[in-house]
Formats: sequence, C-alpha cells, structure tokens
Amino acid sequence: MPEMPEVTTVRRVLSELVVGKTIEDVVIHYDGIIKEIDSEQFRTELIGQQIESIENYGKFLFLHLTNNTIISHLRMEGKYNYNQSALADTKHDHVIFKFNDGSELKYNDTRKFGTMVLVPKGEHLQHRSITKLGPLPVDDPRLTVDYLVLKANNKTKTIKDFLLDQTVICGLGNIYVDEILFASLINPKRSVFTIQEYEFERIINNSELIIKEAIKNGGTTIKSFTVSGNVSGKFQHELNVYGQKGRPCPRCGTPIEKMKVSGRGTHYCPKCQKL
DNA sequence: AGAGCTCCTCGGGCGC
DNA sequence: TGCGCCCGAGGAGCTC
Repeated sequence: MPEMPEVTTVRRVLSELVVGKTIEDVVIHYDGIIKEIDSEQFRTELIGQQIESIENYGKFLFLHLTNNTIISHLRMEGKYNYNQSALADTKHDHVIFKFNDGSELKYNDTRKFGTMVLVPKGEHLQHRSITKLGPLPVDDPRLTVDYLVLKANNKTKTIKDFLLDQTVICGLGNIYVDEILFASLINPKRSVFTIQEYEFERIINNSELIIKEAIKNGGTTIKSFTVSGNVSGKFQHELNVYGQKGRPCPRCGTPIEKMKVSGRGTHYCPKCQKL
C-alpha cells in the first residue's frame, strides 16, 4: 500500500511525465473515485487545463492545474500509469486524463478506495482533509518529543494506533509503523500513556531514518503495488518485520510474529519488543 | 474521544 | 485434483 515514500516517488515520476501537458478530455468509468462534486462537472472543469506542478504532503498528492488543484489519495492500491499514446482501458482503469499530444494518464485502482477532490487552485491546504494533518516524519521542525507527549496525553489507545493517526504524524502507514516500532524496541500494543520520553525520541529518530531511506530507494513494493509505469520501489529488501512472519528477527533470531492490533495486521519481534 | 462501520475486489484457505 | 464459496486485508471518513 502506498505510504509517504511511495507517494513521494509517484510525485517525482509523474512530475517528469505530465507537467506541462494540457488535458483534452477526461474519461470516467467509475465515478466513486470523484468526491464532493458530480463526475461530469469534474470532467468539464478539467478540459483545457494544464498540469503546472505536482506536490505531495504525506500520502496526499496535489496536482496543480491552471485553475484548480486535484487532491488525490491512492489509499490501498491506487496507481497512475502514463502512456505515450492511448491504450485500451483495462478493468480497473477508473479515471483517464487524455492530453492534447495523444498521451494519457490513467488512474487504476483495484479496490476503488482511492479518492480525487477538485478544489480551486491554491486552496488545497484549506481543505478539511488537509488542515487536520499533523507534521511530516521527515525534516519537520514541529515533530518534537514535547509535541508527541502533548498529543499522547493520557491516551489509552495503542502506540500503533497513535502512529497510524494522520493528525499525529502525517504519512506513516501500516508497513512503516511496524518497522519504526521494531527499530524503536517498542511493542505495538503498548498504551500511549506508558511510552516514555526517551522512547518518543527513538520513534522520531527512527521515523526520520526509515522514511528517508525508503524515499531514497523509491518506496516499497508490496503485492500489487508498483509506483508508476515500470518504476518499482526497492525498499522491500530493507523490511525487517513487515511481511516477515516466521523469519528470524535480524537482531536476535527469534521468529517474527504477526498479531492483530485494532484490526490491523501487525508484525513484531516478541523478544526485542516485549510488552 | 474513541470504537465501529463503510467503501471494494481479489486471492488464500478451506470443504467437498 | 478441481471447483466454488467465504472471509480477510486495509486508510480515512463517517456516525454514534
């Protein structure tokens, strides 16, 4: 599933491919992807607009056009595929942007969980899905021990839940939270109020290290996820616990276990991450 | 505040 | 062995 490193890679790859292109038409096969406005209105608004730049904040992508910004979220399995010239649409191609040079950008999403919202250009940061987001795990001076202690105050929820909460830290998902807690020697089931300051410090440092390294490697390839076109992430070679059930812990050799924490598959070393 | 439901498809595991 | 069924996976928005 695309998390911040994957979305960052998508942003980088897409920027090279489609910035400067002008939208000639939009084909929508499944309009559940388009939120807040009618899909026909989405289509007609976009015709004639040029893609000026692409940004991302955590897992959210911003496609800045002439008059609007598209806020795009890939959720579980969303991907963008770019074709130099038009190809027949496949089963899970839901939204197709056709450019006036004959090339096209297809949004493909097996589970149809992804979303696109159209806002006036430059107003994306005021959208309610964005304003509530917390600091990024990388190069964000707002992410401090004091900040996490304040956010954690007396909470009974698990540390896993806490780190998945995008209003606490923005951009971490299931894979990286497991990796960060492993690196920080913290059991995912620990209640947030039991986490000590030195442990929050480890979490901050490991988040920065792991996310930076993943971005450098282009993200993780898990199951059906590929970044864009033929570019795949290489970070899967770096995973220590996620998807490693039964394999020896790289630190102590104890077999990695998988359990459920608030409904999420959670991988951990029972010895290094004792409760 | 926080737990639980919702969206959706595919594939793994199971039974026959 | 082969087929078909059921259920689990999961980010974020929503309700209660």
